[in-house]
Amino acid sequence: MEQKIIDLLKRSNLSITDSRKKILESFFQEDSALAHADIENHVGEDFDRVTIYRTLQTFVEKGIIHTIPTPDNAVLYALCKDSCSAGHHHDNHVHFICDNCNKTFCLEHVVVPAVHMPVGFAASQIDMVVSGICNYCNATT
Amino acid sequence: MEQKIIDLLKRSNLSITDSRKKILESFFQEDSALAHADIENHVGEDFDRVTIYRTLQTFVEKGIIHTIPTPDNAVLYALCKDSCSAGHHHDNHVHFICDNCNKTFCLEHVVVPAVHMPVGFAASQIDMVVSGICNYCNATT
DNA sequence: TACACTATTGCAACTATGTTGCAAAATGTT
DNA sequence: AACATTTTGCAACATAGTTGCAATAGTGTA
Repeated sequence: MEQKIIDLLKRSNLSITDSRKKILESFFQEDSALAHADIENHVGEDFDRVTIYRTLQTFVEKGIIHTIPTPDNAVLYALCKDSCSAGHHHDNHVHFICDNCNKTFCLEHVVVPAVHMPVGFAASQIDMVVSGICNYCNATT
Repeated sequence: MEQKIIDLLKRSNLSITDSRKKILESFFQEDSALAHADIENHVGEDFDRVTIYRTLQTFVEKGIIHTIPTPDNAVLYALCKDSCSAGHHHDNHVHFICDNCNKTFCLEHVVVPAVHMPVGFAASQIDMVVSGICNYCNATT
């Protein structure tokens, strides 16, 4: 784990700091997307609020994490797959928000379907967010 | 215009107040979606910030407007079509954000396409937000 | 390992955004 | 017009996010 995180930071040309290691750790421990508040709860005792904001910004810029738009307009972050490079995210997968457990997942294998645009409109990016009940919640009820 | 707005408010079982009329007017004047800040600029001199928040909440509850999730997590509101009833929005159309003029439009005639969910996941709502260049900007450049 | 250079962090202060309780004013009803 | 009910504005608060700057930690080099 420790080594995996250090490698990822080095690959992204980022210096290895305690806050970056700890915050990345949170993402690897959770399989779902995290809000700023989640991270603050996780590592907030050790680091300043501002540091967390700046670290997340840096990670987004470097293509380590990506943001997820949600219907209730909370900012969520999730790990990018290796195919993401700095400044160029390939997160063209569908995001899923569970109405029951409230967790948000990247459905890595579900690609956003094409849509036919009206004349005059040129699409460059498509975000698709599905909500409903996730597989964990469906299995346990 | 005045009469159209009054009818809409009556139909929604809302009392006719100056703030509601003025805020609805903003929506009818603009063909694109509005952020809270836009509305505040438009009618802010006449009404309190809090009143605008509460009026927008009321309109959403009554199915007069709906919120649009955006990739940068700003809250946008747009008029619902007549088919929307209180508490039950039929906004299953695609939303478009122009990277040039930054306006957001409801593509009323573009229906969100179906996606195949992985086993265990049950979808109840799908939001699709497309960004790119809108027809106005494409036409004038 | 020590040094110097650069990047990162924490603090304080600030802006923006959104919410709540309550008294005053406006609306709808009779 | 008078009453009951909503709605509004104010004040105060809560949360989210940003900026400048001095102190600290990390990195590359000798």
